[in-house]
Amino acid sequence: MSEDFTDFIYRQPFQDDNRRTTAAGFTYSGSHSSSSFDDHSSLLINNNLQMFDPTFAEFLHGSNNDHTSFSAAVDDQRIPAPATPNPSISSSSDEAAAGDEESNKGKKEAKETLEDESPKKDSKAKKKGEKKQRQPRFAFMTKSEVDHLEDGYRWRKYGQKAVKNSPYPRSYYRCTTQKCPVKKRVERSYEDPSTVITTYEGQHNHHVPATFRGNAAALFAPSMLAPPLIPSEGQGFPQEFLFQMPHLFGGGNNMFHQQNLSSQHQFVDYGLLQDIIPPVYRKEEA
DNA sequence: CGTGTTTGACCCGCGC
DNA sequence: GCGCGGGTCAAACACG
Repeated sequence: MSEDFTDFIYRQPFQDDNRRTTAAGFTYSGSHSSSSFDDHSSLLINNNLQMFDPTFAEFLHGSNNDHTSFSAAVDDQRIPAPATPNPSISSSSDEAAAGDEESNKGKKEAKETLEDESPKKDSKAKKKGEKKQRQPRFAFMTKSEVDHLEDGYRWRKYGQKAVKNSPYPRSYYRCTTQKCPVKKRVERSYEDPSTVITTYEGQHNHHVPATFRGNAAALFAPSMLAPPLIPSEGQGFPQEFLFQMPHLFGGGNNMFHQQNLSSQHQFVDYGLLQDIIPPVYRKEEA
């Protein structure tokens, strides 16, 4: 998947408000560390970060930590950039969940049919015909010493692979909540070992585990975009994007350890939340 | 004992 | 068809 930045797909255009348009295209350059980040790959950040996961209103609310450099990328290769508004949020969510289950099932079935040729041939054949559906992915980079950043959800590591051209391995995590399809990959940029590249795939179909609810906001670290991490075009990277990113996949946010907390932060409760988070969500959190 | 990690094997898609 | 690389599985293991 060399030239495949399709890894980063976002297809849920914000339908209405352009009040905080966050469209920002930029080219991610560098990062040979990951096959997912090829040079010259053009990334598109849409202005349409619809709330996929209301839960994250909690995260955002009152979050005021700044301890991470932060850049993000969402690719929209399949759906042309300033895509047409798509009002259906849930459909995307459903699709994500279903798709993942399918890919997993497909695998298992494939295995089973190897050993036992009986029942599931049909479904397997069917699966074969179907093209494996890629889940929307969302990647961002974080300056961090720890690879696996706390984000409020519980993850189970299910694999680790060496990354080509990089001394750092890539780890594969899956949300431990039952039936939650979300996965994430974590790898360290070999060009800048202080940078961790996290890629989320899918959307959480549940809320943040209760144990995290209390301090989730304190953990969340939208932070300022660190210039070194941001390509020039991305300088005007809208802060809204940072806030909204987590909603993309219900948890694609970044958190740091408490030890890293610093009090300064740039956009806390600037009234942005009100703009970003629909009232219904904020209500829900109460 | 429950939960999470490690790690080699396996599957699959893709390019040659 | 083959080899490669990415992604996943699952048994064994570690840990609280």
